[in-house]
Amino acid sequence: MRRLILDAALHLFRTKGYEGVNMRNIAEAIEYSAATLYLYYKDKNELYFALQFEAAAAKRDHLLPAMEVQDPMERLIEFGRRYIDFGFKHPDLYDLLFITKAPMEHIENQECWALGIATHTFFEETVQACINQRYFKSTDAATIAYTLWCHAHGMVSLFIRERMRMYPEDQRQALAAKSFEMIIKMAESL
Amino acid sequence: MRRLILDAALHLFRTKGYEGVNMRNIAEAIEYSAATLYLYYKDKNELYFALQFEAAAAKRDHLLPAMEVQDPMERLIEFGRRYIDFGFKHPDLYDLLFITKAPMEHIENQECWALGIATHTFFEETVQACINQRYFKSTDAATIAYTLWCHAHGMVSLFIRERMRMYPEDQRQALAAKSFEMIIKMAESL
DNA sequence: TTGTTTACTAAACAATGTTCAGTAAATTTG
DNA sequence: CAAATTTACTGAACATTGTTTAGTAAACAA
Repeated sequence: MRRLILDAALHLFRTKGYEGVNMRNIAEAIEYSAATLYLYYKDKNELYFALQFEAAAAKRDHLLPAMEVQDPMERLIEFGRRYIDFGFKHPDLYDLLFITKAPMEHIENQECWALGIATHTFFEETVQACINQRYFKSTDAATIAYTLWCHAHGMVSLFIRERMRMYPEDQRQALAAKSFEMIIKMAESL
Repeated sequence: MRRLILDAALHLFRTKGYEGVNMRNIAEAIEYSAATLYLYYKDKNELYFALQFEAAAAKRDHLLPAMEVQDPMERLIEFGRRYIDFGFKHPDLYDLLFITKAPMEHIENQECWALGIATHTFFEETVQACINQRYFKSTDAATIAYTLWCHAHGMVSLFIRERMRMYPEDQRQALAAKSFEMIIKMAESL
């Protein structure tokens, strides 16, 4: 039943976007009453938590190929490229994972947070591997990882939330691509 | 009258946060009925536009001292430092300016957008000045400015939207500070 | 057969954005 | 000045959405 609800909710998310999702909508989509949803999820926040898990899983799957790259520096780059690609391709899922305010109160207990932590840890380990192989001079893996994450997240979230309107619409993705190349160059001299 | 409404709305924003603002709240604060607000602002979006302008003005004032620094590189650094400082000190205003989805539909026509563009242009000009004085090897001012902006925005927005919970609470600001130092170092080799 | 649990729902409630019909004061007009 | 009109405002209502409640009907257990 939860599967049914989540699939419907996720489908609404991906088709009608963030705004297209409310309890009655979801219930309608699976031909149940809205009250039924509350038998399986305490409130909208809990449903959002579950959706976050779905989104986190989708993101992990999107990043998976990068995790298999052998050379740590190549892996790092591919990881970043795929992270950004995920954000641009699935704005609603990215939004849910990294921007939405709603369900962040007690997320530490949720399984989706564990998934996110795992990915983040893997990312930091990749940075550490780069350090070990002397790709960077700096040895502060945590700060390097955080810095790269901030840049990637900044790009995606400015794009998603429409703060790039000063750049012509058809050049936004290209600018992001150039910026990604730039941060790689910058990182090499870290 | 609009002044009255805006001041009340902004005050609610800063004290009770984003969630503490709704039409009845604002009306109550100025001792008018909710319907009155609709005589001065078409709908909530228009009121948000006006609030965005207030926030943009507050941000400009916060950045102003940086604009007077003579040396372009020092100016750039001070600009970044103050940008981030603004975000951390006024999360609700920053949120309204750079994260909130609500009032971005036709913002190009609004005066607050002009203010934002002006600041962004000034930022790009500062980058260009740095290029002219050979602080950077790269000559792509737009991409450099965008890259630095993404990093700063990424830091602030991950913080505001509570996505830094994997770092101990008392270390988040310090990590941001270290990351800022790091991006400066990285930029110097650009 | 009877009591209990399970799965579900219609209806209602509360909060919030928004509209509308009406009122009363101020202003203009004849 | 009286009448007409405009201005400033409001209470009440409507729509939407999250949420709760009381109840029903089927399945199951005693």
